Amino acid sequence: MPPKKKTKVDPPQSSSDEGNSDHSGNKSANKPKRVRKKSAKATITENENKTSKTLQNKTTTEFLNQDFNNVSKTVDGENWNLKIASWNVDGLRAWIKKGGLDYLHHENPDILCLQEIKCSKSKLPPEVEVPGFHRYWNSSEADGYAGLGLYTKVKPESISYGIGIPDFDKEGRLMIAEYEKFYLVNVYVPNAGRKLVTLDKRLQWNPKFQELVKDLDSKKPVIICGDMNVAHQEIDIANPKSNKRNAGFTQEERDGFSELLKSVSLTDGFRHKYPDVKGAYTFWTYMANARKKNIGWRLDYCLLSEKLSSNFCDCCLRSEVFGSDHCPVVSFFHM
Amino acid sequence: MPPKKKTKVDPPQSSSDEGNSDHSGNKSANKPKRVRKKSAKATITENENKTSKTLQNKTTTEFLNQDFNNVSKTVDGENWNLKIASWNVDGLRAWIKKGGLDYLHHENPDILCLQEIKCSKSKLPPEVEVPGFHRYWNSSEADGYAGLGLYTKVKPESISYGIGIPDFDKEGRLMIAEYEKFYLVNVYVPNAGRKLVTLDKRLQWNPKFQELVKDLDSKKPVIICGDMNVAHQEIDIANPKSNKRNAGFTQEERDGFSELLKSVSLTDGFRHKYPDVKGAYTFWTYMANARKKNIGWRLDYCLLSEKLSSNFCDCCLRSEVFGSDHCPVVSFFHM
DNA sequence: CGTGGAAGG
DNA sequence: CCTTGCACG
Repeated sequence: MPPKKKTKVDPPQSSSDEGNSDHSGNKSANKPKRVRKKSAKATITENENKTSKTLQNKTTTEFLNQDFNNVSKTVDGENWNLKIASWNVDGLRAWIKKGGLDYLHHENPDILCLQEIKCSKSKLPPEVEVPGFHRYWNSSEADGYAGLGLYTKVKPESISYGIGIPDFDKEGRLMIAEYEKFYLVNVYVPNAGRKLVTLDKRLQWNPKFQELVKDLDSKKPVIICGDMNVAHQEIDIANPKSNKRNAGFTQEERDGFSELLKSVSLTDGFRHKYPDVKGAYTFWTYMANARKKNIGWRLDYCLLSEKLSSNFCDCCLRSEVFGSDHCPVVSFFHM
Repeated sequence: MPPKKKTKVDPPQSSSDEGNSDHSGNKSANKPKRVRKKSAKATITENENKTSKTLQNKTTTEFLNQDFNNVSKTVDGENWNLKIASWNVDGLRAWIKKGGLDYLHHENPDILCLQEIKCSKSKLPPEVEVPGFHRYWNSSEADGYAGLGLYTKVKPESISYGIGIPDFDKEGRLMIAEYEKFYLVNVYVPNAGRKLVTLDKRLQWNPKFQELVKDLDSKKPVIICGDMNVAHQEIDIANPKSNKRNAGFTQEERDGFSELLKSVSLTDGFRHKYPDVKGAYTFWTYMANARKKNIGWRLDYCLLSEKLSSNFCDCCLRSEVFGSDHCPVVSFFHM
């Protein structure tokens, strides 16, 4: 460095950077808009050609420490012989990397309904192929948004897609698999959005969906699995008071759900079996360590035609299965 | 599962998914647009609450296996006493996570010029503060794009920002630090873009830059450090033939560089010292393992006024320092 | 907080 | 291939 005789070497200021306020160009420097909180949680492993990033939320499931079996029976004492699982995976590709398909193997359901795969058909990774299961997809037109998947051991008699409203159907929000004794509806109900910006659209879903289910139910009993994007009652959400004007717990959405159950005579499998159980949720925001603190919402359901009441055995929320901000919901039937 | 007496359980097809071609909505399913190749390179460490993602490119530097010292002298036999480093970091925040600041400590230059910090001032992480250095920033108005940083042990007599063309100056492409005996120009020359879409803009830079440097040079000698975004001669690029119509090696860009050196009487420090050394690059695309194969470009330079020829000792390309798709360029002077 | 895609390189 | 902001949840 050129030894500057006149100017003493100033110690740099310890807390602020020296700036370019005159014509630097960055006008917004003083009013931070949305500071990323992701920042510096990375650790570097010396001498290894990789970066390992510590995620804040738990992503791995201890499959061996939990029991995926079930000894439930119907009211008439019949053992279950049909297991249907449902999971909003919040991005199928990330979910696979976090071991999501291991869940399929450990749970070993007859049917697995997936929601929010966020993956167009052409981008499905090869691992989605699982021997022993037929696979069906209803991807969104918009890449990386919404979308459904279905794994099934028995090939359905038929599959159909969509609810009959183009705006919804191009998003991959509904598929119907017809089996011998029932219709299975795999559904991902639209979200009302931050600040309820899409509440109108959300509420357009309800009558059409109700009509569709009613129509199906007039032909064969119906089992609906999926993310209904609403916590039905106060018991279904950790903070009912503060969420009354938030997406997923507005009166309009809750009423729509009640109306659906009533008008088609559907049963909420989990709540039917466990009418008073509190703290039973299927979704926790990734933020603020909500899952660890069980600040959750019950948004994912198995609903069944009343005609299937005598076939219903149990419905479990797999809150110890990780890999998404939702957990799987598993239902047991004797058919 | 309902035992279906009539329908035999079909084995699922082994290679293709069963589809929704009728009214599924995903019209582009058969013509993949841009398939992510990142896909399934993740490894899951059981029982650890994190995901470790193996990056394809090397990101960690073995600082202890290399010598950041230098025994070069001026032509007159004087030892160097000023070290200036320059590095296009391709995203300051990612670079920091990859240990970029460790380089500052190991190299310990008097001045470090950074280019492409891709970070507005308000989003600079706290770690950028390094005791013993003054810091200056020239961030782009557009968040996450271009931008410069400067670390300096001695506080400059003055700092100025921009070249005098608003379109460039709002992008954080030039800063000038005035020291007692020279001007230091930290620069990130605009890229001509894929398919040369911004070649016109790129070429507008040259005359203005030349004029500015010439003007500075008339007052004090100049040292220019940064990413000139051009490989000057065939020796400065691994594949000259196939890149003649690609950004960074068009005749127009190369001629502009020649013209700059000639009109201001500047010396390309590295090439001056090593006129015949081949395979000496400062940039390798992340794609196709280019760096491992040394398929690179020399885009980063230290240029000096001819008046400083007797002060110049050496210029080194730190090709074994990782953390960006560019490597640092270090120059040694006796002042 | 985390997923996926877009622009830019 | 990799970084950044962005939309969405």
